[in-house]
Amino acid sequence: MLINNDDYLKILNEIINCIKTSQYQVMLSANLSLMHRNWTIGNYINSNSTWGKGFLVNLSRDIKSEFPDSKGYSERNLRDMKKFALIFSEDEIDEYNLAGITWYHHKALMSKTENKQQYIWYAEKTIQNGWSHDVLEIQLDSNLYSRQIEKPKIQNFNGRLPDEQSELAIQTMKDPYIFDFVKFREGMIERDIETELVSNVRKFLLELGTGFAFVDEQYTLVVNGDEFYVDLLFYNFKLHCFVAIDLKTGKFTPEMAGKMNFYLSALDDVVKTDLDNPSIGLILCRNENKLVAEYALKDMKKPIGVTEYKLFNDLPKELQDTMPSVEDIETRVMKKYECD
DNA sequence: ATCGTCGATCTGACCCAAAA
DNA sequence: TTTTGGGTCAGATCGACGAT
Repeated sequence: MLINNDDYLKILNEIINCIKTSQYQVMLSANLSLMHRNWTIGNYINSNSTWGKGFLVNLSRDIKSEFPDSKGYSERNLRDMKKFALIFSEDEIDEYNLAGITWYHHKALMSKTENKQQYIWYAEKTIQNGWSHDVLEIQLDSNLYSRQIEKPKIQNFNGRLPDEQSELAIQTMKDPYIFDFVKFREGMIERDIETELVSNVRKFLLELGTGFAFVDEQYTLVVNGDEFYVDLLFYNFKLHCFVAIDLKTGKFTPEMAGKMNFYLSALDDVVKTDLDNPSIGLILCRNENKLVAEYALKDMKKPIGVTEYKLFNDLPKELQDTMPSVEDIETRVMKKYECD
């Protein structure tokens, strides 16, 4: 009897999936027991931490002599196990799915996160996005957490996008975006920065976040015979919509929102299909003026977000941390009016 | 009891090497 | 090349001890 080719391929695919699933589960369960083992060792060390002097050195030496072929019992690693057991209880390994990432992810998280909340957040993102150890390090170094979570974001997505898309879109936004792979030159104009972003499109996409696919630069929109250009056009396949990015070298001004509003109307008319969600606009400014942005966006019909970008880390970290929040500025403005 | 000092230890950042 | 394991070093922290 002849084998039907389609059926064969279907079965082959199912078997491949089955093998992959099983491999993943074996990896997961091996990793789970590894994490529990590391936690247990760390916990023993913690409960005898008063032994102090040379304890870890001796322990490492003696474990190594008992298991000469095994690796991972260096004093350095024992220290990390100790730290791990201090941060989490044993139950939390399962609760937060900590076995979903490797021990080396955990080492990076232990050395680079500031608190447990951040640690868990990065661990979840790593599992969701399948970040390698290196990608995780990049995200940690660029302080993704505070850029995505801690700072209030200027956008008017609520009410202009379906709830689910709005939530996702806000999550996707970062403030500021860090384009530190673009070297700053005096007198750089938007087109120069755009060219560099496009030539580094891989890094650019990584910084934009998951789900972005590059469509075109200087995308041409024809409205009533007139041509307009969108600086950078992306499609986000998680949000299922086009994302138009307008790049500005200066401060945010209300006119930019007006122009973006118009682009988005045109995009929705000309390019968007019924299968796509409403297009979103993102205005990237060199120095955003948050108060102006909020008021300018209030009356815009289209979903627009404004964030700052940095070409390189030009602000010292201390300064970045002390940047005033929108609330600060508003409070100050209100006080000024009260005085007047 | 408190403060300052000094040495020991811990920790984080960075780098390197071997293995995969 | 990427992943994994480990080393080094500077700075932070701890703790003992003596002087006030």
